[in-house]
Amino acid sequence: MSKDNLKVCPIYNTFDLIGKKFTVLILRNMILYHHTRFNELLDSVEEINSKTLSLRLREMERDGLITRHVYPEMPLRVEYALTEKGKNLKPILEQMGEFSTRYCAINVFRDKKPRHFKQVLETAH
Amino acid sequence: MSKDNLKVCPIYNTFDLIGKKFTVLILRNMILYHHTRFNELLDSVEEINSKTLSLRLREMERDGLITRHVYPEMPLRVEYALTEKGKNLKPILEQMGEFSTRYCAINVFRDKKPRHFKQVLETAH
DNA sequence: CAGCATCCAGACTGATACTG
DNA sequence: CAGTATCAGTCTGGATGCTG
Repeated sequence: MSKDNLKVCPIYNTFDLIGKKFTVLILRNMILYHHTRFNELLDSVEEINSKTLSLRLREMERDGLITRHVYPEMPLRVEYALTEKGKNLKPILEQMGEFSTRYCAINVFRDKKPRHFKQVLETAH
Repeated sequence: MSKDNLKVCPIYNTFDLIGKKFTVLILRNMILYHHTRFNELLDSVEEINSKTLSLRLREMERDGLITRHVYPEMPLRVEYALTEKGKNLKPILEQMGEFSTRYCAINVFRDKKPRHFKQVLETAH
């Protein structure tokens, strides 16, 4: 591959997809905790409000990370699902979790002891 | 580990460190291309200006990701170096690169063909 | 070379209220 | 339940110019 083949830096391209405030938290809850509903995310994503959540979900849909399904019931039900592309962001989230649990233990854990992110996931459900 | 041991979400903690605009690009150039000088970064980080670069470098120093060394020469020489903590962000950058080179090839490459981030690095120097 | 100071424009976010 | 509308405030980033 010649360098000219590169249109945009791959790292920056990824940052464009997940770099806005709350996007990684929404993905965290969808990928790791399998949340699917609007109010479920509204309650579980720290500090987010409905306007911003709505905005982020539409951006993620536009970017092909999630899909939106409406079930015409009463009351209305809407479910958000990860696409294959969205699911493939999981390794990034895992590395982000791993970095903090290993190298920022002082900020992250009360007992200040480093550990693996996997161990946190197993007990945090 | 009990859940109460967790002070803050590890994923969000990492996002706080690298989520601001330009921070991952500065880290990319320091970690992958071994840039160390202010003007070197100013020229190589896409679209950044000196004020923002200065701000980001100070934030990264405050967060323990880099250190700043002043060499009292004429002209003045200042070098920025990664700390061990900063170097440990490399797997996150690699996963971010890998995601785009594999799943966003249409946006990233002129030939639109997916490949591994490692292959891009080998030829992009 | 390696920044800092100032000023400004625009993007982003939040609170509140309302709808089908 | 799942949002949208409006308004206001904050935060960020960018242009320009200056310093040791």
